[in-house]
Amino acid sequence: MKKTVDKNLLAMRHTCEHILTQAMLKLFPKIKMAMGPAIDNGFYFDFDPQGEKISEADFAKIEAEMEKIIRKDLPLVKKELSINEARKLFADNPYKQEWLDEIEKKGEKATVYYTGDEFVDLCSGPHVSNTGNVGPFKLLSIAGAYWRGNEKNKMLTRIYGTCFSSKQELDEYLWKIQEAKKRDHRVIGKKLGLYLLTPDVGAGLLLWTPNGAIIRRKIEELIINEQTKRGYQHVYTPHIGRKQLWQTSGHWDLYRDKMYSPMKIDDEDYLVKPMNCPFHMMIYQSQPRSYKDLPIRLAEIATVYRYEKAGELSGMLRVRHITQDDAHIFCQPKQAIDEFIGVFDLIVYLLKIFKIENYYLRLGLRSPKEKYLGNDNIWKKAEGEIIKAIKKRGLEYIKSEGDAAFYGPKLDVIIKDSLQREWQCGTIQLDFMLPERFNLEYINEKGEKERPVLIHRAPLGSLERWVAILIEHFAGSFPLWLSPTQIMIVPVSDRFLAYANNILKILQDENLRASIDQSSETVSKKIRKATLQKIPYLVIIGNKEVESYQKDKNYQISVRTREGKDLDLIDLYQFIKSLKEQIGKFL
RNA sequence: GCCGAAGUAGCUCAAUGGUAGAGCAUUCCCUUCGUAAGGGAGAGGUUAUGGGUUCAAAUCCCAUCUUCGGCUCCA
Repeated sequence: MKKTVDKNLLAMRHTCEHILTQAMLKLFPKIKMAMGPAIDNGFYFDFDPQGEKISEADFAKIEAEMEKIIRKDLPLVKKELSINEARKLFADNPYKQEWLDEIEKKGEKATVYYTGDEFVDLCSGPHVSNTGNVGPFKLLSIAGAYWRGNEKNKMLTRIYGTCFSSKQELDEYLWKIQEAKKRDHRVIGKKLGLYLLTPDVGAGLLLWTPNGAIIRRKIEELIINEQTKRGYQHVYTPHIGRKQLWQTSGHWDLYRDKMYSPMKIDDEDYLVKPMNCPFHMMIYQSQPRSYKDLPIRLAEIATVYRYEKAGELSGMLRVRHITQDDAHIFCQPKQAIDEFIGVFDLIVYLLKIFKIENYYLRLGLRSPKEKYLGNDNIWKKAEGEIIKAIKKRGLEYIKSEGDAAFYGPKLDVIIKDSLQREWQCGTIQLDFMLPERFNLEYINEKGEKERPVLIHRAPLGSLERWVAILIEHFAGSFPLWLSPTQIMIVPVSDRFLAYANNILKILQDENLRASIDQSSETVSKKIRKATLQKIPYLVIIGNKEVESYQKDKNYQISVRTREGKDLDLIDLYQFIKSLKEQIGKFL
């Protein structure tokens, strides 16, 4: 959930950014400063390098220059200027002139902050009183960023840094970044053998390796079972279809930059699907529908293909084919709200199962400026009811005006990854457009034709992204039901292999995912290996276990958890029972 | 796509213009071990790909591919 950062900390970071700018101008006088705010974890500074080559190798030099400014303990002094005075002050800086245009438009005065008499920047503050009050800082990274966040504008250079009140806090933060990198799904995914990305296949094209495939399959089973209980019907549809389908849906006109080029089959253009909607429309349309049949909920765990820009690809979090836990709900207009809430409840239910608590909801609403389909009443009612539902469950959300789809309001689940980057996962979208375009109908109580309302929804979003989020969330230590290998059997020596195989057979017959470490290694080594693989349970088989079996024909085993906890000699069937209780409905 | 950085054995990394190397993993041998690394030997590389500079290139230059950090965009 959103945290508010302490005001003093923000002021200090903002001042630190001014110090960075001042140092940069001293070292690289040619650059033109653009802007730089304090942010949640630090600050950044954007500038136009004007041909100057600056890289992380320069950080030490820049930091040393910043230290000098801090040591001088210069006062920060706020001054109000008229627009004209400010224009003169920043006469050679086009970026500041553009800011001043904005300020002028709003009819406000320009405020500037002087750092002693050495530096001045257009800025509304706040700042700390003196540069000497700025705590320990560190420059972190350098990157490109578009001027004012618009990709049509010039690409500027951005330097990220951070600053804290004490050395201890700074070190803790830097340590946290290092720790977070160990949780990265790309690091853990490689160690645990969950997926493969290789240039031989192509950028953004992901191969699910056996361990990853188990996790995905268990999630698919969960979703299908849960949806079946909630009245969904599951379908399968092809990966390609005639182009005209997406012309009808409007995607060919509005979404083409995300779609792959058409292919010719028997002289006809076909597309690889970027979404499943048209296929589900066809199924709905294939027979007359009565109001008594509605809602009809057509679901499919389906892979769709979308062109993502090369620089946007990122492990499993952003790929070029995504497997959505997709469904389309066709309902009467008066059922739309209940259906929306039903989906919302499903999402909350699933998030709880995965123990994901660190998320927020983004409600995409209309903005007054843009055009939308559908009538005003259903929009207003939908928005109101959605908000009520969220509040009823005590969840935080942010309203985002203008983030609605043009065919209806939507609710997205936003989750942060280990590196604090935000990713859109689940989504619910109300749609008044596609039923129109595909001419969908049902017969109402009076025998008249009526238009159904459509809800598009994917509670997890995509399985690729979802598994990435889970890997980082659990740091690879998946709950028992998701663990690729649930039990590793460790024979104390080769002599116990036969007995270990008996145990293996029993566990496998009980649908548990177990295997035996057959290597001629020491017990310690085998335990270490399995623990690093995050296997939840280790079953140790040695003389003790075999002897107890020979005595009374009861299988006894020693169990160790991946957390390092030893359990005493226990009965095998009791162990199986407790595992099955843990796994419960996920078996 | 844009700005910047990088690509060496399956993995993590070394080698700054002069014979490509280590640890882990893998294979074989010895060991047969009781709760986080037993010992030894072997195998493994056209240094991402293609071109160029040079007596000589992993190393310098160019192009392409891929990856990483951002920006933009998104499930």
